[in-house]
Amino acid sequence: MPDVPSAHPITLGPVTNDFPEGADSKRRGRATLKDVAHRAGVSVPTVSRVIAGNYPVALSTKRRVEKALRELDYVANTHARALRGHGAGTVALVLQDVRGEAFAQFAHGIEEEASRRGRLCLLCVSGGDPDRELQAVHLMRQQGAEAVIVIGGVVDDEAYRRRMSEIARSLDQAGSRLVLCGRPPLGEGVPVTVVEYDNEGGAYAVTSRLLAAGHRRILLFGGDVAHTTSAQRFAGYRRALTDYGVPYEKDLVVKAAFDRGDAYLRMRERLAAARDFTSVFALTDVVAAGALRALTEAGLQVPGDVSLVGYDDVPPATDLRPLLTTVHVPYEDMGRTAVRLALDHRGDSGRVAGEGHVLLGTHVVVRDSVAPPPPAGTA
Amino acid sequence: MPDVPSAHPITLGPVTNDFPEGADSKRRGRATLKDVAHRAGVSVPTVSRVIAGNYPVALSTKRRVEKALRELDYVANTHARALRGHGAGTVALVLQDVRGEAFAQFAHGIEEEASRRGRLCLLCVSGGDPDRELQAVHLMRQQGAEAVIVIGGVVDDEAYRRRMSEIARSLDQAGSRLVLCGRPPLGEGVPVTVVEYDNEGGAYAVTSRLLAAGHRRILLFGGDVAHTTSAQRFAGYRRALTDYGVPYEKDLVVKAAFDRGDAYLRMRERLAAARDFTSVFALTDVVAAGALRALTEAGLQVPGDVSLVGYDDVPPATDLRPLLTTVHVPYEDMGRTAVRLALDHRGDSGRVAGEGHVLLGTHVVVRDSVAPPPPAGTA
DNA sequence: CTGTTAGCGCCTTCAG
DNA sequence: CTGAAGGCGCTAACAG
Repeated sequence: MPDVPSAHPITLGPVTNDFPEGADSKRRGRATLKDVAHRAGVSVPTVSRVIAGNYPVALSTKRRVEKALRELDYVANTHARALRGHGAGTVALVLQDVRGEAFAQFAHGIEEEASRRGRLCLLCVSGGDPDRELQAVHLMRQQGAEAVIVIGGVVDDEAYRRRMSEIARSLDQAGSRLVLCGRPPLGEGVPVTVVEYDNEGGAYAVTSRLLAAGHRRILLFGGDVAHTTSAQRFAGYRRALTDYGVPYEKDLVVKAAFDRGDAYLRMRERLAAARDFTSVFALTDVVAAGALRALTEAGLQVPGDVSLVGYDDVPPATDLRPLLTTVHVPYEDMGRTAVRLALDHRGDSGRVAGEGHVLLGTHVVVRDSVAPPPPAGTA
Repeated sequence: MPDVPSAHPITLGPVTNDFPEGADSKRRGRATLKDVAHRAGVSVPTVSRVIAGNYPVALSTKRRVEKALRELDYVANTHARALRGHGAGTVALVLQDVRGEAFAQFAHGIEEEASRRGRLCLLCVSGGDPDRELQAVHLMRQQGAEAVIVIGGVVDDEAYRRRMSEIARSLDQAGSRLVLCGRPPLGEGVPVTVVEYDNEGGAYAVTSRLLAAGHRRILLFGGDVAHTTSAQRFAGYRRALTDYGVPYEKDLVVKAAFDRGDAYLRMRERLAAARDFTSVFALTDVVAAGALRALTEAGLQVPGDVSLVGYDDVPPATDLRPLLTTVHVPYEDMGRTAVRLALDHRGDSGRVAGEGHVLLGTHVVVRDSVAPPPPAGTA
């Protein structure tokens, strides 16, 4: 037993137990206020007051109680506390996959701000499945989370909107708040806080970079337009083309999952089919990583033969050679903002939910993966 | 109100409220069993039974109750449930930083297994600060988590061991379980489950690769020996040197934080000081990424002039050129194992804690970053 | 200063 | 089949 500081004459071990009802000692389970009260020879509320420290208690009593507290290794029961009064002090976090760099940054921002405000984080992973997502939100509601933050794009169909709106209303009525992060709002009158970034604008900006460098055949690579994130980036791409008077060609749009492996495969296929583009706009840095590998293996120089841009500006983007030109998204900031807005909102007593809607800026990070297209036609 | 399925004649809106005590309707806050009971004109336990469905209830009553449940949008209160009986059904997760790839994989494995078993995950970030870590574990204890899983290495001093051991005992007594993941045990008799990987063995194996390729001057790069993870990898390095009869030189050990930026800087400094090594063992893939950048910028070919190996085998390692030879660590597996062990352990009623201790294997992933040293002396 | 009373929302006896 | 009673652990009012 080397774990007892030498000051205490009484060890942490078994102690004389003179309460018939087995009030203390090594009972299985955590010690309760009652146990502590028995041992200190006081009533339960007194112990509570000593702990809270917001009420006068005689010094001698206080000491006895504190001793008992220590000896019994008392830890308050959060559930009882939550039940009694104020919520549980938790913020819930629903995302597709912790392993995604962007999600991880989001999560970090949220965790940081939440713990700064004394809140705990509940984590749920949906795997990108809308049903599991909805189910997760439901669970979070049971938990009495003060805010439920849902992160990342979604396949935005009618069913999703309807169900999520219902949830938003339930949450609101229960005094909680739904926050949609990196995802569009649900429509008028739905009590939800939305924290977005200028997704379309960023896409417009990078695409413009490529166009300004002289590229006319830009492959839009990765994602799937049914997904809101992809759709917005796609929209920015199209708007840029329009502004430069470049006709849109749907053969220059290639789907790919948001991971290196699939991106690599899809790009290899596309290259085998036709090398009819001089640059690639990868919808994600990770997708860019996969694409880059395929391009390089096909003997193409980047940016000499083909220029490449990504989106997200996550740390691994700096591992690529050439260094990837991409769009910076303030993921951590968004996470912090989401928590701040959600928690501050709860202060309002107003029924007329002041729909918070924030749009954070994005910007292009210029690095080394863009150059003018090569003189000849098809790379 | 397009959110009401056409079947129901009654909308979700305000409903005739004929209970003087304001039992239902749009009260702020979630509806309780009592509210539902009032509205359905039955008693509270009846509603409870309808929900549980494990007890005979008249069909007509059941229908009325179900209707009320729906109309009031009833959601059970987890805290009340937790207070009443069985735990809260949560597994807690304490780690340094969600943004680390390895941690993210850990977290993913844990989340996966936990939700497979119907548990929720509580997330706490310590930032690598031992005090915050301990504090986090304490919080998790208040929450009544069924298991508290602490991930990643630590600075292993006497104070840490003492305090963590105390916590392990408290947790154990409260019927919960502490799991140390990727971190050494606390000593005999401490009720803790440990899930480790063969850290030292992996380090031995990669170092041996370098030695077998002919390298004699291997720079050990990154981390800090005070930290258990670094220390174990360092130990593997030394053992390999010994086995090959190569004397250890402390000038070949360079500290660096586990991130790209610091690794880059430190490597640049080291190169400026002396190019007296033919290969580098980066303690982490991310550190390898930073080192690679510095090496390349200094005009050194990898692996032509300098060979490089990493550790962890996280996805971004495949972004590096040349492809990084590294050590694979089954992070996700460890996460799943941690949850499984912790939760299964709780089945035991035995006081004599069956100290679970698992050691998972690691293996070298051979890629393109190792070659024999160049003929001349100093690169 | 301290103890008694009451009740948060739920569920499990035990009586009808 | 259903209702009444009691208690999980805690704290906020009220007495003393």
